[in-house]
Amino acid sequence: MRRKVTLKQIAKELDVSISTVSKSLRDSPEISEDTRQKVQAFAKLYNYKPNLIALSLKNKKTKTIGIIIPEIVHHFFATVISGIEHVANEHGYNVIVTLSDESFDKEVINMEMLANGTIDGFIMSLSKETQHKKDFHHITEVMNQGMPVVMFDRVTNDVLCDKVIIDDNLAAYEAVQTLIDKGFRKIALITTVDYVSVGKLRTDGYVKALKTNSIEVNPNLILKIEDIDLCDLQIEELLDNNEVDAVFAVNELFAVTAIKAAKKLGRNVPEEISVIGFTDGIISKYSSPSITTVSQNGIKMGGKAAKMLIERLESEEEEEEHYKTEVIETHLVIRESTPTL
Amino acid sequence: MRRKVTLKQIAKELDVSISTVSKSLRDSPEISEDTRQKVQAFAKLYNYKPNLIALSLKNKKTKTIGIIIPEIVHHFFATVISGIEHVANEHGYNVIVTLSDESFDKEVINMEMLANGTIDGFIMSLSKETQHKKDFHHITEVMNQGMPVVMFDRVTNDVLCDKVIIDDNLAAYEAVQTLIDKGFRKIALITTVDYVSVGKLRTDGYVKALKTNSIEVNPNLILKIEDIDLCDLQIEELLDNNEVDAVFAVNELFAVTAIKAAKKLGRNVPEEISVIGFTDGIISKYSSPSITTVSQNGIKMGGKAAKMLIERLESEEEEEEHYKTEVIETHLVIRESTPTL
DNA sequence: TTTCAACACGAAAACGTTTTCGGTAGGTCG
DNA sequence: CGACCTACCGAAAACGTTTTCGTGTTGAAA
Repeated sequence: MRRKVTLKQIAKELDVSISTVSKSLRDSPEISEDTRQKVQAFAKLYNYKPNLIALSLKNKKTKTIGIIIPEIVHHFFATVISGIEHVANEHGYNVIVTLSDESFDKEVINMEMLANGTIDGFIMSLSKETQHKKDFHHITEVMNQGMPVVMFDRVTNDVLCDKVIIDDNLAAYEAVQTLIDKGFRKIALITTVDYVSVGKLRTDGYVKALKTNSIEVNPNLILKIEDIDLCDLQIEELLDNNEVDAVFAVNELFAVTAIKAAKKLGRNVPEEISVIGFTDGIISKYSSPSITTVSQNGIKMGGKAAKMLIERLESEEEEEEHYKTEVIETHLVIRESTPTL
Repeated sequence: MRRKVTLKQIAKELDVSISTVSKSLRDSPEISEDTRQKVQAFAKLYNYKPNLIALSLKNKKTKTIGIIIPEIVHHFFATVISGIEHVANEHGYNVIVTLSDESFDKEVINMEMLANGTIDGFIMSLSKETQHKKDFHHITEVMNQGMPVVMFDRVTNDVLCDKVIIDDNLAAYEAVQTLIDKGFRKIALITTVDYVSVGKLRTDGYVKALKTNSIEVNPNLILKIEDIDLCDLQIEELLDNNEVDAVFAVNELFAVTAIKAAKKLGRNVPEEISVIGFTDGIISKYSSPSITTVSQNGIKMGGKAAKMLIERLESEEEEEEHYKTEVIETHLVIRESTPTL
């Protein structure tokens, strides 16, 4: 077993000083051509690679980005990570991923765990519980220590930092408007409880679209789902007890579940009920009928977040206090769950 | 902005030595009750947390696990990461995730990037290109430096290390046997090219099941897909040109695509064609008809891999050369794409 | 021959910890 | 009163780098 070789060992072996070795490897002009070549040859032979931990300690930079997300077995979050990882990699950064499991405590613990030197900055999306409690002290704390934070998707106005979002309100508005344009009036909404920021915004967009078109907002057609495990029954009940000609769902799961419920009730999609979902993931693409949906480009979102974070990390001047919020554009992907004309 | 406080600063402030501060915080009996309390109070006030990078350098342990996978926007790999992350977290480890994008070069680069002190060990699944090239020098190299590696799912016999797999051969065999038991004889196989290890094993299982039941293996019914983007056409062609009463697909995507193709050709699933897939992911669950599939528990697989790696990391004795291969059990999840009786 | 620059290299500090080894003060015992 | 023990604390090394500064040698110019 050939352990990793250090500068000290090379120095000893070649009977020169550590500084000479270091300088030789960095092509310093202080070192004579002779010794430089000698050292470099030796280093190559023994496959010397500088120890990154030592460098991190010295430079006070780890070239590592910490990610905190609610879950990873989730198409959208996976695409975001993918986007972050690729941009990070291009800039020589690694990403360390932690999961909050939608729990406030885990979010705090993970944050503190990473904040002690392991990473240079955070990219995160808030857990449901955090959004519910509205407790962001852990975030402001690390920011106070000079560690930049970029939030994406599930953000909050209570923390000043860089953010990457989509215009959830507008996207929902446009999706519902599309349904209205096709002549539907009895449009149901399947959404989350209000403390989930994006759920609330999409709900607002739905309401706005109806109001703009002078359609009465019927509370019976709005279903706010708390517990995902029960969503199939609730959705079925919604469709069974109400005349509904279209459904707008704030995520893929609700959309596909609505389709399943409609089928069960003997209502064809899209002939009798149209469905539009949110987030262009695997389900929308491969369910049958495939689902018309608001595409939310996670790759782009993650990439943008990584870019913003890295720019802030590498701008020497600590130009605080003019944080940006980037809005990623969305568009409607038309598929089989809505009528073509 | 309150920067992070160090031992040195506390020492200076309290006019004691660094060692005294360190010992006080670790409740060393060498320190008097008085100073210990004083130091601890001060540390708490200023929210002192030891710098993990410094500790890593000193201890030569980073408490971080490196993961290298082909892609992350993939249900199975996401579940594996989830499994790893949770077990790792329980043991005080972080995970750093890198993606090879199925590229040999990226796999090598990522590995070398992490091998220089950033992590204590690897958990990885081979990229397609690596499996094709059969070049594993990057892996043996880090292992030679004393860094443990655990492989999962896409493994190779050419490297001796801990592994976590499912019995792909047996699982495929049992799935096909199930189809045979239901009376099907014209069973098509949709698989990957042979250099993908799991694809090959599943193909072998298919063949074995047919042979065991004295059913002739018809090459026309075996489709090996190289380019995923073209799989829909190829599958459609397969079903169109052959009498097929059942399909066994080695992943979800092929399974759902087969169902779509069957529908397009006017053949009902499961009435006219049965389909069994592999990997119990989102697609299988939510497509309609939902897909009968071989469940491959990624959470368990990741958890097991993490456990094996951590055990090896924390066993003082470097008990090399008796590597284990753990086999995670699979089972068939019966859904709508196969007839009930 | 003296002086001074250029050249080549080494010593040491710094990053933040932990830990070993001494050392000093006070007290106890003979 | 001297020897020794105990309680308490500090100096320093170590982990592996980079970098600043100092130093010695050489050659050429004066």
